[in-house]
Amino acid sequence: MAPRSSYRIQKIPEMTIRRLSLYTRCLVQLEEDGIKTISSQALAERFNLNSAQVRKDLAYFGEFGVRGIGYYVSGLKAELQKILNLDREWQVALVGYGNLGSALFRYKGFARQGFRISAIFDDDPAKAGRAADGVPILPTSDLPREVKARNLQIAIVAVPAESAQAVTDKLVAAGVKGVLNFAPSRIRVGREVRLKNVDLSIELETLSFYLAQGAR
Amino acid sequence: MAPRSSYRIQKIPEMTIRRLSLYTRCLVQLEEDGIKTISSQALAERFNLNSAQVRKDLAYFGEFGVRGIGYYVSGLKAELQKILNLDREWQVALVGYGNLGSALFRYKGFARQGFRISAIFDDDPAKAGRAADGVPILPTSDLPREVKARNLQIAIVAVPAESAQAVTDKLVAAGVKGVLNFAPSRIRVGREVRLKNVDLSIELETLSFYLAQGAR
DNA sequence: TAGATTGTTAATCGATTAACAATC
DNA sequence: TAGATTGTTAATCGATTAACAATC
Repeated sequence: MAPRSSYRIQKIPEMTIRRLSLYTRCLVQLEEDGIKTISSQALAERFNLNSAQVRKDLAYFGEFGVRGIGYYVSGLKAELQKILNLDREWQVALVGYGNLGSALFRYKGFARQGFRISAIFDDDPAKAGRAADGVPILPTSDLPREVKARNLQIAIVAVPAESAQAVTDKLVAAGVKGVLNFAPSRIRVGREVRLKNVDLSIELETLSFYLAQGAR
Repeated sequence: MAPRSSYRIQKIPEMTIRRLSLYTRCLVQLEEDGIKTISSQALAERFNLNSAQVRKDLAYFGEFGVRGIGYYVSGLKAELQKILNLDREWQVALVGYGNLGSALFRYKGFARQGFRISAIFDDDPAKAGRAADGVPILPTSDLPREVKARNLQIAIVAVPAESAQAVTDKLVAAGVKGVLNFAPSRIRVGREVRLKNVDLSIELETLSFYLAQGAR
């Protein structure tokens, strides 16, 4: 099968994608601040990066700059949002509405880039059937139907470690394409689904190493 | 000033430290399961790594294996916990007891490796003065005194973006040595403090890129 | 001893950075 | 035009992996 678009031909480093995401947020801010253009040097400084790295990250996808000028903020922002598929709204399922789940539901960072939690799943009878800020809380038995009906392509998993794998299997069976797992257990999915296990405690554990070394 | 211990002489890659943290958790589990020894190959397979990488990660710190056998699970676990300073209890301050703060407080992963949240700070009059599971909720005006009195060396910041920098400055002034920032804003600290900005939304944003590419 | 697996060196791979011709 | 900054190539750096002598 032919690659879907030109930039699939060469492999893009994952770190490039992560930086692109940072650039995008920065450009959104710059636009709000009324800044019209920015050079690779100025953008790099905000993240302690090398300017060549910024240019190289962008070069994987095209030529977006103007020699002698730099990059037009709103133009580059739009291009990057298109590349990262952030120029649309994603319908997201949140599974598990306990402490962590409700914290993630209220977390401001997600909605900002077009991720919209449009259904919550939780089997606790005290929660299922209710709603949070207008978003319905449903039992997981409704998963297959609702994933299709609401076109839920991404799921955030915030259930206890024991049930994370089982609920993820249900999500995948229902047709979810990407899973972000916040449960403190590694889960596995088939190749057709993109999974990211978010490890909330590894940062604390690595911090510990550096602290007793004397700070940095 | 001379390096504090022999393994400061060569620089240890950050990725090595992160993997060491994974190995440690795995070894804790293996020990519970009654497994006595494990080879670099078997350990590597659990994380989709190369066995040479496991051996190299360990080699930065010493020789822990036995040729022909592998590694003794409980021995290696103990060594790694010592290296990562996880063979002690860290007193942790939690700053901000809103949705995210209370979720992190109840998060099981932290306590498991000896991180003990022993004071919570929040200026909401409805919360300050109370306690959560026996842990006092204090106003941030008490920070300087309490950080010293309770020997709080690490702080988890879970306040709104607007107040993250200000509260971190207070923490650093009070003598905290490591900060884990969950607020959706990048904060800065002086060189004498170790800071990690945890970015909860970057994973979702990068997921978005890969999804429209067709999964993986 | 024979088999297994380590610790370590050397080779490979990939990512970052410097440098500069192209060009606005 | 002169100055600034891009896009891109080549050089550098660092991390991963293969290979194997050492040795339990």
